[in-house]
Amino acid sequence: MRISKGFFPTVKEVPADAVIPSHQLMIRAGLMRQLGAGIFSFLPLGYAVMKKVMQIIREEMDAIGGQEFHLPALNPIEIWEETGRVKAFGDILFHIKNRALVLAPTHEEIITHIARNQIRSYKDLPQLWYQIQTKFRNEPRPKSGVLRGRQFTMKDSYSMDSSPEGLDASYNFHAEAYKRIYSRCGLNFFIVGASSGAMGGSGSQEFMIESDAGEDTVALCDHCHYAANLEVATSKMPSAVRLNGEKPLEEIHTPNIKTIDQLAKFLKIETNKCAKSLVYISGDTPVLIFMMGNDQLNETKLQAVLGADVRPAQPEELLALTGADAGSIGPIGLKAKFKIIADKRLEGANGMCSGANKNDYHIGNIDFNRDVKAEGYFDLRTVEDGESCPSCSSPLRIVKGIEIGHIFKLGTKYSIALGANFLDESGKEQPIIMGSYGIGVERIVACHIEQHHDANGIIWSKSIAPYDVHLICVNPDSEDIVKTSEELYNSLQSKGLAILFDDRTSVSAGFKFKDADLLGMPLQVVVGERNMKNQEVELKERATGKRWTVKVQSAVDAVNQFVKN
RNA sequence: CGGGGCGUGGCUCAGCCCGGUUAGAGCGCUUGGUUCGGGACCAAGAGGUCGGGAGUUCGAAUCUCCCCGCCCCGACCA
Repeated sequence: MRISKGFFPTVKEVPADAVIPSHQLMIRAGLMRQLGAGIFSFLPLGYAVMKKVMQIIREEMDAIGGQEFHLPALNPIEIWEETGRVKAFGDILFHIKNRALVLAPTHEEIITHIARNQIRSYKDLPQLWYQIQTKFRNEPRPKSGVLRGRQFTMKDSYSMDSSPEGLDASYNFHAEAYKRIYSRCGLNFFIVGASSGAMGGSGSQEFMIESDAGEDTVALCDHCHYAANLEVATSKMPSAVRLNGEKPLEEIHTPNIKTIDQLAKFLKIETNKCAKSLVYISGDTPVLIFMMGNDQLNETKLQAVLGADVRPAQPEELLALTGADAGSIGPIGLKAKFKIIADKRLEGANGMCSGANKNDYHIGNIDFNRDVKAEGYFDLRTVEDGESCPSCSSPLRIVKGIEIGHIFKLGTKYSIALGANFLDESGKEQPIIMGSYGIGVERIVACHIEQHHDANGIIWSKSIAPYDVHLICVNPDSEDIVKTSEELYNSLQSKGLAILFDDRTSVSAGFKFKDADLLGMPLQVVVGERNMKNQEVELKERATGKRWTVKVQSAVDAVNQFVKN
């Protein structure tokens, strides 16, 4: 494509609305334009990248036996009522005003609907169906360009099996295919175990890239590649050391001491000899939770232990339940009846100091075996940066991550809800066992830019670059240079390479170089006076900035070799 | 949904607090000329209901109220 004839609206200034590099560069390089909050138009260059990514996904899905569908975005609301997901999605689901239709935010219902009508026998299984289509979600707060939008392209696939073993196999095929997809797209990614949340089902993993723009927090081990969402991450932490000898409880006057740090300093003891007390309300039940020292409670873990929604108690509730304010609460002398649980680091701890349930007083020599009627000791703490990896003891890093894919073992939630059954070998009707596997296409593009850019612009990997080569005619007034660059343009194209040809006559050389770096094709070919004197053209590798010259007559081979390698 | 910020030519912004010429700058765009290896230069132009509405005032981009849109933080995120 000739830049002089095409639509390549680059912009020099950083757009005011864009904060993260990928968003800024996708606007500046003319990949897309914003239409509304979380809604973007993809321009030819951006769509070219999208198509490359989708093609890689297609190839890898086809390689594991996937069959591509094209499904409706308009769905009858009834089918979403059947699975209870109108309620589950709530305001996230877009509703059509003048028909009983919704805009599909995902396609489990529709796939299952097709399966219900067509799959009869275990002989029809397994099936692996996928689609690459636009999904609609009324995000409360779109952000970070294309990373969280109200409309986005997603590859969703759905596996249907007749046995749990079959599901495991389908799931593992996807895990492997996903690794190949992200690797081919040039992404540096990692995999974390995840909770399957409201999707239902048994197991799930998230594919993520590390980025400050991410919305998830993850504990990562660079040594053994342990990776876990902070919501479930663990680390090796020493348990309480049990001291010799029985000491009686001791009330200590601690004026204005509220925090563990203040308490430890005041009493000249380790923070680990202090037990922090927290009060949560789970359903209607007040729960008293003990954490060692400054350990932070992890509410997701707490919720998992209690099996119900939890919330911190209000200050008035604290006073009513314990007789003291936050900072003076402890296990001894409580006013109300509590369910009591503690972090497992505190199991068997003694000689501990905690609140006296009386403002300005703490109690020392607490023995958790003797004095605390805990119903159980659980892992309730939040892992912190630098703690030891649970599998190899190397220091963990706590980082932000962007989710680029998620695979679920759904099980039978949707097949039961929609009655998608098959007859097994004994002629008995069974619900189809399903899996669901998603990849955000725009997110791959944005994440690639997050990982591959510099101050001058995008640095595309060869696999997803919209063009293989950016050819620059530096001096449009020189007959020789125009002729050589035109010939190169034609002969490179005839080799099957995708060439972006900067043949503009109206812009200066510097402008062309800046645009080439901004657009980020892997290889730049510069035809200019400087090297044409020697019958040479310059090649520049965008990623490294490395430049070298080749003779004009061998340029096509040199470029071809670079692109194919 | 809570908190904060912003809305002025295509883009980035100044002007607003303290109302008063014809609403400005840089970039971009058009025309002509000079340039041509890292976002050139000169000259002449085009382009604005100052987000919308109501109000205060002799007079509103500027003050008041309402609405809309966008961005950021938080909540939320199968």
